Amino acid sequence: MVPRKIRQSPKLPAEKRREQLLGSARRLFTKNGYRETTTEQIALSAGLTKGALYHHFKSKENILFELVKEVTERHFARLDEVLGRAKAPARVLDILLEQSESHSQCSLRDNVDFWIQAMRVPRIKRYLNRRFREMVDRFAGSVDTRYGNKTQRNHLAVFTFSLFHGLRIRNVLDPRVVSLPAQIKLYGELLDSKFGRIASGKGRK
Amino acid sequence: MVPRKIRQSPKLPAEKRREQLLGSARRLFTKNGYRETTTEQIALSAGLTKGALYHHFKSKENILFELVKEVTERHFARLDEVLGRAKAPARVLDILLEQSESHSQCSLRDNVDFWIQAMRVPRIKRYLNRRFREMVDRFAGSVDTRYGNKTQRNHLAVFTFSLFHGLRIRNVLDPRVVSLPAQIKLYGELLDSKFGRIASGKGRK
Amino acid sequence: MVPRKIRQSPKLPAEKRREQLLGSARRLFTKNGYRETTTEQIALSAGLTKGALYHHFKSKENILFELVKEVTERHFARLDEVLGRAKAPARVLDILLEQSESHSQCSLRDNVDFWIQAMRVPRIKRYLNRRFREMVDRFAGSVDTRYGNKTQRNHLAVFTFSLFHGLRIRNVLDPRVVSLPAQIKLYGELLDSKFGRIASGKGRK
Amino acid sequence: MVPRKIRQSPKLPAEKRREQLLGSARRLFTKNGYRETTTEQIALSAGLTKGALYHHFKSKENILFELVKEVTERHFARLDEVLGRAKAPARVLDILLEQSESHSQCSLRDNVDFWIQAMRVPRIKRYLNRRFREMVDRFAGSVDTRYGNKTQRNHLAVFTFSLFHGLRIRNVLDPRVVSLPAQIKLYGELLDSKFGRIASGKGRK
DNA sequence: TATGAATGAGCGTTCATTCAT
DNA sequence: GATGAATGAACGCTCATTCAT
Repeated sequence: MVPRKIRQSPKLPAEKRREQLLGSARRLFTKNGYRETTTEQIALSAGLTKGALYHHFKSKENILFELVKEVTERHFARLDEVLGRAKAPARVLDILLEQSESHSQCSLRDNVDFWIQAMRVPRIKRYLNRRFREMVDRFAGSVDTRYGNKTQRNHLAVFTFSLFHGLRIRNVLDPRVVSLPAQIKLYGELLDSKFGRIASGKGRK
Repeated sequence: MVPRKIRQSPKLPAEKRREQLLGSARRLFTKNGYRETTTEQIALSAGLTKGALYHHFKSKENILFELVKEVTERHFARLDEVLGRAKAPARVLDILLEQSESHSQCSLRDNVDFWIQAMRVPRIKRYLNRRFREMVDRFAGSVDTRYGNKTQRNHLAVFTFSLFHGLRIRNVLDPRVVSLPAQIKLYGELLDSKFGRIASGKGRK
Repeated sequence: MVPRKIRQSPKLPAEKRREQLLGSARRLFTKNGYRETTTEQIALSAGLTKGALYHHFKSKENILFELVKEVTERHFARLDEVLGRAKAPARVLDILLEQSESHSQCSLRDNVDFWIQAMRVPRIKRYLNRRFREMVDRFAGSVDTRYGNKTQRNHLAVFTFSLFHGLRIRNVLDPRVVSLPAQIKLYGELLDSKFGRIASGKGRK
Repeated sequence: MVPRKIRQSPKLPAEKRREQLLGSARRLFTKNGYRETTTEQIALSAGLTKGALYHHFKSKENILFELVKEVTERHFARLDEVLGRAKAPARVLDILLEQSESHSQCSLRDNVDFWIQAMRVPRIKRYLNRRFREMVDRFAGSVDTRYGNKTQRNHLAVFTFSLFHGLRIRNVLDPRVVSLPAQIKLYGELLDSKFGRIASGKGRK
């Protein structure tokens, strides 16, 4: 009874499967949220069975970590690159927002939940907090000294990142209410008023 | 399992019970998160049993909605009051942050999760987005006209609220990395530089 | 599709259900072994669903413990009673064996596995070892002083219990190979030879 | 998961591999128990992969059987040897216990579980029961005739083996409660009292 | 109104076994 | 002979919800 699923195995190399699974996981996590996504969905969406998933990952939580690391490292790399060129915080905000938009291959609707879930897992939280502090440091270290002393530049970094996250979340929740360009412009004006016009790299893309 | 019969049924009036249950739910949701809180915990914590809970609320999700409305209305009322006195956005930010700190009887650690869960439910999301737009409007309508025309004040409102949310989340996730007073001061200086010093109401509570 | 099981609930009082579930568990554990028995089987065999089982017991392991305690206490009580009447170790062996035969409502085939599994759970193991030492003490304290000093009577107790367990297991594994009456008689003769004939209570049943 | 390629395939002759696998299985089974040991562990511990294991054994259960046979045959051989020298049952008990102690390269803690699992498999059970009866026969055939006629010596064999098993299990479960030397001595005295002192071979190894 | 026994769908994970390469 | 990716059938447990009393 119940036509037993025919034993079929595309039998991909491990590395390829990992990519597939991570891709499926990212897509599902961002679409439906971490909790709402089952390991079975991830596996099926990658073309194999639940059991096989555990051949490639130790646990669902581990997939989350893997994903978090991947995204964070990319984010970090991008930030590094940005800071190398643009010395002005508003410019950084601009590029950060622009990136998070374009980079969302799939709907980021529930991305926030993804991060929240990640933050619940102690080791992931530690990782993320560490990475954030490093980002703040990097930011404070790269930005023009006219923005103040080290401490002040640190505050500015936190300010900028918080603004970024706040805008991003709001934008995800209700895009109609927030005009990203207007926000970036406003931030730029605020900074210019206080610190004077400071060259911000190559200028607008 | 099977907790030994406590058989206590004070049989309170419905309205009173609702209050109790909502109180318990708020406490538990903010402490442990929505998903992590079971209906049983809510009921028990309010002094009755799981089954009885369903006499007062249609579902767990409904409790969430009820709570979201309650908190949002309070938040809204508070904002109204603040806007009546303080005309400066930085002052608003100050009071908002101060309030969310003091108002947290219990750790707000997982508060974020609470809102995320709320946002997943379409009707709650619609409600919250509507309320947010109203808050932006109210803000833009109340703030000193020296902050720009209606549209600009709208942007400023979104900017302020986003900054608020961003700072709040970061503060929840890793309090050590963000100094709220420094952030408020920084925001005040940025605004003053651009718009000039504008009276910000009666000053600190 | 798949005619959803009609919601039917005999709705028994908790105490009664507990008994039923313990009974089902005992039957299944002894027949098929602890590992081989699923919580679903236990529940179904008691007339309810898997989920309901967890209304009455915290875990499968807990059911095991409950059962172990029940059997052990009964065993202990029986031993107490026996020791009150029969002062001779062979008589104790006799009664112990007789009891474990009659008491087995259902096949004891896999009883051994039941105890092994129990011994794997640390808290159960501690409980059982404590109980065993108490039984040895009780035995050594009750038995006629002609069997030696306290230490020697302790050894005799361990000897008797070990013999009992050994015979019991062998009897369970292959009843044809061991004649319980002959073993009891042999043990009696060995004791009589060494310690002289010592009254063993009311005599043979 | 997915251990980084070690890609080592010494490609040993089948017989050698079998030995290795059986060795690994014995070590793991006795240390952790049959159920707790996975085929992967066995294979890895023998230096090859899970899949390869099935070239040498039809199933995990078959490994168990193989092992049971091996151990039993060795046990039998040892008994044979012992019976050739020592004619006194207490001496046999002594040597049996001593052997099971020394022979345990690794903790025998879960050895019991090993045998229980074996007994669950019908064909293994049949084999073991047959072997046990043969051991009883051999014992009864070898032991001094002063211990009684064939039937009585059979009972004595069962008595001795049961005592052996009982003591062994108790010793494994809670070593503190049973003094093996005292038990052996006690058994010797019981026998001597009844049957008179009978030479027990060459004495202690 | 309140109780609490019962439901049932679901989830993350494990593992002996298979088989294409 | 060996690999290792894949299978699939369990299993223990959770929990929002229902409902007879």
